[in-house]
Amino acid sequence: MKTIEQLLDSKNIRVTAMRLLIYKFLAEKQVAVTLSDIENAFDKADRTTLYRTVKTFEESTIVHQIDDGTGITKYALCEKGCNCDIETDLHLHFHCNNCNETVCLTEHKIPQIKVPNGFISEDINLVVKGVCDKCSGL
Amino acid sequence: MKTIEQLLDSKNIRVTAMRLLIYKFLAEKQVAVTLSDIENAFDKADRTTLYRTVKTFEESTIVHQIDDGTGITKYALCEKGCNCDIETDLHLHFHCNNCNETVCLTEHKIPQIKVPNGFISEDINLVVKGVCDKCSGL
DNA sequence: TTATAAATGCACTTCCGTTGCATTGTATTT
DNA sequence: AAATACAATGCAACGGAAGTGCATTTATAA
Ligand SMILES: [Mn+2]
Ligand SMILES: [Mn+2]
Ligand SMILES: [Zn+2]
Ligand SMILES: [Zn+2]
Repeated sequence: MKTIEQLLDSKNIRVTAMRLLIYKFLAEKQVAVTLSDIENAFDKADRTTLYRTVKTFEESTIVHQIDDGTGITKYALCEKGCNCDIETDLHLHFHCNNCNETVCLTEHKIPQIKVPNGFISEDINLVVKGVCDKCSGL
Repeated sequence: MKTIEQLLDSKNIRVTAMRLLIYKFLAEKQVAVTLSDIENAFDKADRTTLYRTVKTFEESTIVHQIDDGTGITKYALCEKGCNCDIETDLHLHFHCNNCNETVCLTEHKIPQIKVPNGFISEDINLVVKGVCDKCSGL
């Protein structure tokens, strides 16, 4: 069980109060969050700082971006040992049309996708839209 | 072989000069286009008109939107007889990281995607990113 | 032709993402 | 401990894309 400090350290990122807070915020959320979500959670902090913090996290593969089709970028913590870069590690994302929340389905890897001759696949984004478990009541 | 006029008619959309031009523009393009692409092609027309024309086309399933992850919405003509609404009809899209173009791979349908219990899948967006046939030279 | 409704054009707004620069804070060296 | 160097933060402003309100023009139908 690594502490957050150790994690940031291992990524060569300075440990600051702001970063610890934002990391904890992301960690306790079960869903992907937008920048405004973070803004609302930290009234006192500046937009830009939050923005750059998340960017830093992203570059160090602490969080990954999610484009769920709403037009607003969302972020979620990477799993431990996750390599977002590697194509085989890509999981799918689910966006609920009802509650508007987006979740990582980390257990559900993206299947092999065939592309035509001449095309080279490097990355895949797969978003399933519908009704989530909380909203479906099933 | 249907004329464009007949197509618009069949969708209960008025035939106007602007609409015919925009339709033709989309038809001769082999790639998905952004609103600015259309703007550049029609200097004299107003942004809003182009915007609303494409919206109208979209609502009548003449074109479909593509979210390729660039953050900019792109549009492409639907195949004849295409039902974008129906999940089984969804094809995948390819975005080239080199030339930045996005194409419909209409022959490549999206495979069945399993979602966890309680989740209901209604729509799927699948974008493959990499190098396109024109850029790969293969 | 006239009446009705839709299409177009212009101006303006909002939202998100992004950058420049000054200031504050942290770490390292002397 | 003081001085130095660099990274993080805060504030302000910018830019692109999407969207809206309203007046005007154009097309269809009565
Ligand atoms: Mn995820
Ligand atoms: Mn397509
Ligand atoms: Zn939901
Ligand atoms: Zn290409």
